[in-house]
Amino acid sequence: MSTNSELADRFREIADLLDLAGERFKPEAYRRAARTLESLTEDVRAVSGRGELDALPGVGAAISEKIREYLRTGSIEYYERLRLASPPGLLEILRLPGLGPKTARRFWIELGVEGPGELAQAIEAGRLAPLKGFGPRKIDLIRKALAPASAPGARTPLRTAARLAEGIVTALRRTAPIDQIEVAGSLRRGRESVGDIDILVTSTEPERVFDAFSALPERREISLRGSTKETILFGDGIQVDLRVVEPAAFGAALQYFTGSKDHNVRLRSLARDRGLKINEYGVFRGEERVGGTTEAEVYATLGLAFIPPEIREDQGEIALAAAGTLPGLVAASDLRGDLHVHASATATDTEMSEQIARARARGWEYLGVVLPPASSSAAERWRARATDGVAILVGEELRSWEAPSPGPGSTRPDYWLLRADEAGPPPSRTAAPGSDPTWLVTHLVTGVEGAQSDPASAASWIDWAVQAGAALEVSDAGAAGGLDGPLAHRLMERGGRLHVTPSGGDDVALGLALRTARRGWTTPDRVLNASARAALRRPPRPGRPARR
DNA sequence: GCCGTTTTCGGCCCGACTGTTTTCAGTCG
Repeated sequence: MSTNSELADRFREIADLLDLAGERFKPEAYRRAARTLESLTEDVRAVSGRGELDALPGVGAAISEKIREYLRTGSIEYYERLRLASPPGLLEILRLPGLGPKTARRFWIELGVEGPGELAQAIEAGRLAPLKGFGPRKIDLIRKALAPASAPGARTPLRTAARLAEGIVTALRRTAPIDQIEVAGSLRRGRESVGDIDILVTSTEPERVFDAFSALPERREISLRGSTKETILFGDGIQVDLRVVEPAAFGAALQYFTGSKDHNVRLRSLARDRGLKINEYGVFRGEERVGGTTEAEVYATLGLAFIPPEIREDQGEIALAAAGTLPGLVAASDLRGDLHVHASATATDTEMSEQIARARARGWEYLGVVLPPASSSAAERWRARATDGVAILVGEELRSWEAPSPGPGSTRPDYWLLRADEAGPPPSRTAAPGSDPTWLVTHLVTGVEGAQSDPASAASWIDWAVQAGAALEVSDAGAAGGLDGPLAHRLMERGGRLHVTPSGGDDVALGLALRTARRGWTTPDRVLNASARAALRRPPRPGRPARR
């Protein structure tokens, strides 16, 4: 685990302990700092070395001192002291679904319960019943929360969540009286992993929508159902919230439930400064609703340009939207091809035709087919298929840093595709690639899908790629295949290029790969497969860092 | 504990839902 995530975990634990101690605002302050550390794309040690810790959002004098203490000594005295103030098992109780700091503390003070095991015993011994506020239903809820199977699900990889959401939306459209429907939350922002799925609909018959939602075959358990919201646990324990909102509030609700939290907090304080109030029902001046039907209207009412969901992270996007200088992020219509299409050396004519037809259907100008080394006859067969406006480029896959010398009679590939997971870390100085042919680096092992990437290893790839003019891959597989959003952002800031790879092949995969690129503030001019075919071989001009 | 084109002190989002309540507390997002 990286130092960044160690510190983030430590601060989250401090926040939980402060919750138990009944502190009001400090817990959120520590959680905010934890979020900042987690989304940092460089080692916190480097930031500390430059003396810039307290420039990080949510990090002030006290927390930066604790970071320095941790870097120096490997521990934080404040944390050690807090930990001694209450039994460690209380934290486990606190993390059970439906149980919070107040309840955990009461169990400890009033029953002497110091952990989940003792809590279970107390329930079976009937010791909770006399407590004020604990009726049979609540006790039952706690009993269920203590069952091992109900452990709150870990965050779900973006790709898995997107497929599930897609299925739910399609089913609801078919079976429920729905007007508008949209997926919100961190899934819409394209976060690497999502905690739950938020779906918003407008409908004149909410009850029938909830009935249809409740009847979906993949549902495991209905957690709660009210008049505007229903929560269902699906298959592997992914929680899906469905909300029905008024058409006039759809934009405001979509904005509100898309987040991020930090983005919304800043937006609301900006609204307050301008004499307005924003909530999930609209934008209000006094009692009067002045916006909220569409999301664009919400931003326009505040004097802001529309901010794409992928960059709503409170990283300067609101100031740029106010100034009207947000960058235009890459979109599907910018892509002109795909250079990461694997093909076997023995592909049939039919398979080749199908691949080319798919590229043509997307309006692409070229298709880059990656072949194993020494497949020159296959390369010629592919090149011969370049018809109907789709050019064929041939890439050769490298699994080590030594580029093979072309055999007799074989032509050079149009580009190299380097598998980072097999070739090993990049050399510290710029190696051969240079400008011609183009290099594309794939399978960057920056982390396990859905988990946090290792900033140090990814940083070395980014440094190398920027120097060498190579493009790094962003795919729908998240961190398991290429860069995640924050690392793409770092690549953009450094002036590098990336390749958007829809490895799943369909529209959902393309959408996810694009969303990840957009999370990195990627503009079309920095996308290898948004370049005209003629520009592919040219060395990239050193780009200006993306603004943030 | 953080933060500031109304503040260096005094705020810090706020509404839905549940269970246990005759009016609210706790949790969640």
